[in-house]
Amino acid sequence: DGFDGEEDLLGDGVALGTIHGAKGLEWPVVFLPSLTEGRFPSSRSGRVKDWLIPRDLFEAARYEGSDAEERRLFYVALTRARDWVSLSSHSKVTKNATKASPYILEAQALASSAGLPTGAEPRGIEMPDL
Amino acid sequence: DGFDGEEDLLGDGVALGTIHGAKGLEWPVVFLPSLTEGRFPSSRSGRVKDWLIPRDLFEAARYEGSDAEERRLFYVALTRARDWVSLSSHSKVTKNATKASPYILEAQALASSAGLPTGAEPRGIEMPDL
Amino acid sequence: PIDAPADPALFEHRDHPLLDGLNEPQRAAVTHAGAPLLVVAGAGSGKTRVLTRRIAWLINERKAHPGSILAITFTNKAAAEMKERVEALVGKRARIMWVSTFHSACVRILRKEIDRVGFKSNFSIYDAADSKRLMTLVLRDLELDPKKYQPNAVLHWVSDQKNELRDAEDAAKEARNSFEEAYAKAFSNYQRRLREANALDFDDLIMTTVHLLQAFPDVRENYRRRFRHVLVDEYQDTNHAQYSLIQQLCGQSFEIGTALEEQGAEAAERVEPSELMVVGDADQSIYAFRGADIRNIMDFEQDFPDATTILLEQNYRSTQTILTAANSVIGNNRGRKPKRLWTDAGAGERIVGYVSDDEHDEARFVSEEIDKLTDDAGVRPADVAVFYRTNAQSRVFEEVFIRTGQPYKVVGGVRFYERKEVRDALAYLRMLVNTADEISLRRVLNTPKRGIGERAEACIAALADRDRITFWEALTRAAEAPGLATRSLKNIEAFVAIVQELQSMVEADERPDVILESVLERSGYLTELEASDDPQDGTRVENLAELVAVAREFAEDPQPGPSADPAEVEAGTVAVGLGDFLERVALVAD
Amino acid sequence: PIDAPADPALFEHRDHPLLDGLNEPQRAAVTHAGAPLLVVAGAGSGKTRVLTRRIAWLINERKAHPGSILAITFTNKAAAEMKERVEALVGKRARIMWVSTFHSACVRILRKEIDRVGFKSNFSIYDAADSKRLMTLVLRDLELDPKKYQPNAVLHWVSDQKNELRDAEDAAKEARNSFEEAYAKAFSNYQRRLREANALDFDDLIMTTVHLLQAFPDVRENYRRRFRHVLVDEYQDTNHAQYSLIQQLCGQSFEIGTALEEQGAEAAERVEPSELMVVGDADQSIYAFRGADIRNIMDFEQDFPDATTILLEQNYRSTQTILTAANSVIGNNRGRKPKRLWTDAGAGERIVGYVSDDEHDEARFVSEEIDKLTDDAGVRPADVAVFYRTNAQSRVFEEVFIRTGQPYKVVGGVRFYERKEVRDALAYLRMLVNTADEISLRRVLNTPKRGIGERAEACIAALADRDRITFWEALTRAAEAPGLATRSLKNIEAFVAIVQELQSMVEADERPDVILESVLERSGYLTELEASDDPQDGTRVENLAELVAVAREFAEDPQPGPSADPAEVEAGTVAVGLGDFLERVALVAD
DNA sequence: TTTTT
DNA sequence: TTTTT
DNA sequence: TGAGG
Repeated sequence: DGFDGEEDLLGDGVALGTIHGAKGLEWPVVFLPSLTEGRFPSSRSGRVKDWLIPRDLFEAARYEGSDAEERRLFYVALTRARDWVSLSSHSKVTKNATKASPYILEAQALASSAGLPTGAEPRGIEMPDL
Repeated sequence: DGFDGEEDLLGDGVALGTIHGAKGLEWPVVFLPSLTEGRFPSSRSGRVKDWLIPRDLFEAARYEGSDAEERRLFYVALTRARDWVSLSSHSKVTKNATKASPYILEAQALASSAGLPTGAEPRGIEMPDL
Repeated sequence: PIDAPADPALFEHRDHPLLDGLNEPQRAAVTHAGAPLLVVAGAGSGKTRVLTRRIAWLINERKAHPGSILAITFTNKAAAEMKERVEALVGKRARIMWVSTFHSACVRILRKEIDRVGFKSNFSIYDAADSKRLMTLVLRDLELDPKKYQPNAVLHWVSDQKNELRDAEDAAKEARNSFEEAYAKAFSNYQRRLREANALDFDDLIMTTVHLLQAFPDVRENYRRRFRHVLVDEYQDTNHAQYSLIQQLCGQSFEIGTALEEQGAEAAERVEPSELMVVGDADQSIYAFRGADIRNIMDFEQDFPDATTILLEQNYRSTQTILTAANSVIGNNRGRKPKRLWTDAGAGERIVGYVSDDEHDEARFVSEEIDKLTDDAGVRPADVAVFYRTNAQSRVFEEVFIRTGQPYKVVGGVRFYERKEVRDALAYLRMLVNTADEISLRRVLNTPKRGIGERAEACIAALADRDRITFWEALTRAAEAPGLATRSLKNIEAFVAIVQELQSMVEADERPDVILESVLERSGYLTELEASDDPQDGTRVENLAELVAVAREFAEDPQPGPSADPAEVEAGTVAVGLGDFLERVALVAD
Repeated sequence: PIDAPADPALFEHRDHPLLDGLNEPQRAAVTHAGAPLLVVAGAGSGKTRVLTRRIAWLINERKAHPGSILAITFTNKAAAEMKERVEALVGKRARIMWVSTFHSACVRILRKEIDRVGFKSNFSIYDAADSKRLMTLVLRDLELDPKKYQPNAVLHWVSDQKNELRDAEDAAKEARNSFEEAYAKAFSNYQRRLREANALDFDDLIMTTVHLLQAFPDVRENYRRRFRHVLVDEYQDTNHAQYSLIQQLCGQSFEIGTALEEQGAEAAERVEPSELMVVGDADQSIYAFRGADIRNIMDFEQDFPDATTILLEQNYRSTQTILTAANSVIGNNRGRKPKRLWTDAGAGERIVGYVSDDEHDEARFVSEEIDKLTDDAGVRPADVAVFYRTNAQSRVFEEVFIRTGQPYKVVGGVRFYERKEVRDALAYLRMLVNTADEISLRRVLNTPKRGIGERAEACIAALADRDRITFWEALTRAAEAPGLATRSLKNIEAFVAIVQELQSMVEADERPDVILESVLERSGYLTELEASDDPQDGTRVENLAELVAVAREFAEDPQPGPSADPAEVEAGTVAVGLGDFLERVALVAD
């Protein structure tokens, strides 16, 4: 019953892409990996970039992104899914340990407060109308 | 029950390729198109090529191919199939009419002498162990 | 007014087929009449359905003429889908509607009116790559330090200026230090060279249209009279220029106009404002870095004090579990207007969480999960998507998918029309249609190599400068260029001869595919590629064959360019040619 | 002897698990002992099964030492599959068997013995593209008309000579006119330059091994003593050189030897001939144009008068209908030994015949048939194949499949290691391992552009010529080169410095991936690509990243090159380095 | 770092 | 025109 | 002054 989804245009096979590219589409099953601090939300957002242009030359804040924008991006990603979502992160980046993204923690907290288990072991599911 | 077939290595989707490249492999369903005089058997085979090297310099016949070699190639193509084969040709090449390959005629004649219909209308089939 | 108003029309039309299957706020949005309407459409809330039903409603119930409807989207895909769905509802009449992207709509207007601001109607449209090339030339001319002034950075700044409707003069006036002055100077030179090339970049398409509507009241009133209904999709993604364009077009503006506009408003007879509906979702605004201004949607009710707002919160896509998670994540944003998505489809599956060791483990986890889902739950691979923040993250998934033989498809990446050989071929065509297009002309001048080097190019440029003629005219008069080597002159004359021969084909209205094939043939471009010993050049030859095939398809079923007026197309009064082909290629990414 | 002989062993072993599920002729082939054996294996008759079971039988029942078994195939894929399946039958002992391609087996022998014929053991292996480049240089040196003497044509002729074991001297002796003399001269120069570059082309790998075994009886007897069982797959595809190689290795030769060989046979103690089994099918000989000589299999019984022949006619792949059609088509070939495939699987579906209007109609027909099969008969797309004669025919099917959204996969095409940037990177590595490799060295000398032009290159070449030193040595002594510009000298010295720095990494046994990354970095190759404005160069950067990834994978799990002796590998006595990586890349297409 | 034109 | 190394 | 056109 999707309205603006056109996943079948994408043909056969698992779709890989950026969240920006997924806007407006929908999939029954969505994986959101690398929800790792620094990756997503991007470590660049909210920080002062080493702009080639002096910062006071224009509204730098609007272009450096913000936590709110990153959060909207995550919201867009989540709402692409129809039936099933996986949120995952990893603890090491080659050698340096990373923390999980605040988003995954938040979503887990929320999910559990809504009666859902946290860190549930992945398992096979049944989907009504696939 | 194939022995040297490895079709699943080729992943998902219909396989397209030359007969040479198919040697040693097997598929449940095989299409052999363009069985058109001049295409297959190749019009170049059996003919005297305009060699850059004088013809008498070496055993030209061995390299120009021969009807026997083209026939073997067709044999290799046919024996790639497990359950189902389609032999087809076309009558026009852009503007010039072409005759069907002698192979398609032969195989049809043979098939019919073995109690099989010629020029059968294609239809859906059941395959035992797919 | 946050909830659906109890519109009496709703009761009258309760069983109308166009309202069938819609929920209450959706029906209210479809039937709303009068004041400006903001539909806040949460993800998966049936936004496109509301838009298409409303258009059908306007035509069938409110007897609006299809030609009086303007529906604006951001992508060609969205426009095509909307058009198709409306046509399914109201039939072929829908074809004369303007359903197009911001950029296509502006090109439509500009092709008709741009002569008023000193461009010719066959102007070229420069994409990002063309703009970059031009800016590189400009910065080189200005002898700016290429480390401190990089073309992309300057272009980004210029784009910001244009999105804010500031022209080079405004920017120069506001410059407060040498850095800003240099940027403004580059902006100004860049615009001058665009004008000389009779070309507009993507941002110009919007800005120039707005300036034109502001400066020429008769034009503005003409379009206002024409479009009685304006609908805008993805309103949260509009930038300031697009916001102004909408204001200009529907005459609902309350912003303080420029002196010129005030003047114009007095000079021309005022038309009743058009009906405006915008659809969007502030929570899905993710293009700020491209200039999208979330305030446009946040402040809609201030901009239009009599506005109505309808909230679509019922979701038809996801399970309640997913919506609860999404609501919670977005709920942490401050200053946001409250909205909670809900569904009656039930809780559904639990969200899976997993923390792995490193990226590779994580990719392996994803791959194994997909295997389980496809084996046990009847999920097809095409039902599955993996989304990440940056393109570079695809690699680790591609690796594991290749290893496990899992079919996959990377969405996005280098597009067909961004390939060098395709751009070269298109530059030939553009230069044939618009000889003023210096960027395209200089791009092909020595492509393939034909012995017209940097020095020769500079001599011609100097001649053009001296005699105040275009670069192309200077080429035709190369013999007069001081300092040009005889050998270079010979090569230039040969090039000019080829171009003139090709131009005569364009003038004779040859088919685009035939012209393109001649270009590739006569220019020696194909020959050079075919002689190459780099096997990747084989792909290039194939890409060019593909481009010829696209042109042939176009020639055999000539579709007017996106800017053609649908009404005129239906009437059959437009001639379709190479220009339309180029416009399609410029504005439609495919 | 065309049918399976009533071998008494068969009765003894009737219930042996290694014979389980085999038909009578298959069992006979597995258990056969003694005289040379030809297994004529029709398509789908279980040939690989017979080969693997026989190897297992030799080890388990006949107590052959795995190290005494040599199994030769044409492709790495076939070798890997055979090895894996034998290992499944007899366990890890199988790992020390030689199961390899003709070319890998020869490289193994050559790396140990080639110093006897004046090469160094770190010789480079030139593939088709390298050979072409070298031949181009040779023809240019000889100042032959490039229209009449095209590199590919000459190379094809040279390849024929080598496949017939004729060296340049033989060819020169047999030349009877100026044309033949020119070819022979090119052959001779080509070989001389290969030797100077310490390089062998693909055909040399076989020919040189045969010549070496012929010339050095002690070497020959050493390998004969080692390999007591020789098995050859796809025997119908062997060329004359490969045929001779087998004869040399198993000592079954009845052909008239050269004077040298006769001498050697007397000089060294004769070893009992090895057991030989060849498997093939004359009806599947389709590589004559590459030198494959069908007579090798046709005349097997003449070549080995005591030979046994076993015919595998039962087919386990196709329906009887398909087999009947196949039998009838091949039955028309004259001079062919009779063979009729049969199956007990039943007649199966009828063959579909269809004649369409043109190619596009035919492709549409195929596409529609596939739709029907997948919709109605539970066929998966991956179960379907479309085969044609020439690669160009793929286009029409790709078009229709793209249009209908039918997923497909073109098998074959430009391979990873044929890409220019990959070959450039590998040329750097090869030149580091083997500085004599002039082709690789000259390939990278000015790649990326570093101001060492044709003229400078010629000066260095002249110096090398004059002082009879290698090109690399001449580069290090560039200061002595007459006529070399100062600027060129400076650039050459910078290049030499970089190469020497990289060489020290190789000598220090750095990991291949680290060396490769340094090469890309220090050479400026990556920088050049990254600075390019052609978006396709992005793909090139990615391909190089992919190559680095391959090298890293290799470094983290170092596999000795295909030429490493499995026995020594098991014993852990081989050091794995950059050379192994290059060898793998040269001999394994992947 | 994300890129609907 | 086909291309296992 | 020599490499590249």
